[in-house]
Amino acid sequence: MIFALRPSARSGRPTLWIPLVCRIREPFKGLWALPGGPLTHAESLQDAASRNLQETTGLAPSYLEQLYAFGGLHRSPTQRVVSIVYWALVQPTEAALADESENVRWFRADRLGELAFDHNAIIEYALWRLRNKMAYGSIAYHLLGEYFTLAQVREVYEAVLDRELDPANFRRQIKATPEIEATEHYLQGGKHRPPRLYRFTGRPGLDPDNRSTP
Amino acid sequence: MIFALRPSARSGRPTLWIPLVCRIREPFKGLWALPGGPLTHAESLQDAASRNLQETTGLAPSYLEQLYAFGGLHRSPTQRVVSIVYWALVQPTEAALADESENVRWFRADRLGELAFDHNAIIEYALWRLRNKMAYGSIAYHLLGEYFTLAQVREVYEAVLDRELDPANFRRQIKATPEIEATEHYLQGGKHRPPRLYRFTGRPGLDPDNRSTP
DNA sequence: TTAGTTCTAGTCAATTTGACTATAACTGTG
DNA sequence: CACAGTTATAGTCAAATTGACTAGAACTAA
Repeated sequence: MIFALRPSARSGRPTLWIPLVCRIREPFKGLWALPGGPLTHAESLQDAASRNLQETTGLAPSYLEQLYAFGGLHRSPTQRVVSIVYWALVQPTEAALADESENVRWFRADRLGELAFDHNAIIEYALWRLRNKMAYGSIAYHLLGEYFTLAQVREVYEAVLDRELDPANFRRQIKATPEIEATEHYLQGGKHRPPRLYRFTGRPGLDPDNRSTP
Repeated sequence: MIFALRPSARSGRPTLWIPLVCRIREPFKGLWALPGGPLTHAESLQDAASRNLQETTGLAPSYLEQLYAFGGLHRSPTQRVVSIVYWALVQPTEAALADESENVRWFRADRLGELAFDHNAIIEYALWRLRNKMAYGSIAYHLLGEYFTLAQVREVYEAVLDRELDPANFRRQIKATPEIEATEHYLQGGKHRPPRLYRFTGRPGLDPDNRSTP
């Protein structure tokens, strides 16, 4: 499952969106579902997640991590299925390149209807994990491009945590983390003082699959 | 994989131990390995983990949570294996009941030799997760019995985090968490002032499988 | 030039943390 | 039975962090 930021239709502020695919066969024909597919013999779990993502949505995420293995008995009405779910964060430039068609469409993460299988529960869990990681670790930057303003980082936090944060205090905290590097560039074009651009220099994940030196 | 506290041979302080089983057939015949077994059609992942644990070690842990799904291509030399690993914490009373035989033995978690498959890496990751959870959540209590002193909780933290903590400051922090309830009982028998016994009233997990109301 | 906007640095009190001191309450020993 | 030895427990105090807020800086649009 994939998270990306897109501007809200109303306020224009960034909000969380996820791409879903429409099921073209039973069970749950016609309902929307998370993209996915089988694991083949010659690929690792992470590779399989990447490949299935690429094939169904055309996305190549900058951040990919295992979410959870779901193996309840009645996840599918027809057969026993065990799904090892991965979740990804994609940057806006990548998200814009995603295929969108009759069968692939983006939805706001907080406004989903009834999905196929147990996918509503999976997404709810992924959102919970995302909020947790956001509160502690340095994960927000994978939803942004290489250069970003501190206000953009704050908007990511506000979108995910769903509450407003004090701009001045937030920038003090973010600037205290050593992985954020100030550049000499400024973002022009706003109708106000141009904000400085920053850059994330940290490493991505803490999975056993791609674990950085702690 | 199972964690339990046992007194260290030298200092007598509690340390982390895990039970391993000796492989009786190839591959890795004669090496020690994590207990495990197949997933059958009629049981959930969690049930399968419980059952395999019961069958190999006789343990019924009070805390069981999914760790990670390992699916690298070369985990086993003979065939492709995907392992959905669970980890458990058992209380001292339970751990004492565990079967110990020629083929099942307890080892100190920080003093393991070379294990079968990628099990060294799995244990290292589990230890990392345990330390992380310890620092934040309320997980230490599942390694203790129903009643415990605050000094015992501190010893658990010290064993897992591998550093000493100030007794007075530690008790201030622990007492600030609402899930710890003071009882009217005291632990007799030490050669010093008898400490008050406490009790953990919180809920265990935050998995999607057994998620409590946040 | 001025109003409107956001960026950015700072102040200050409230809260939390880390290091430390002092007293309480038991056991075992001379 | 006094006393040393030990851990439990409460409390103090400065340092560090957090939350709420103020104010000037630097741009755009009119």
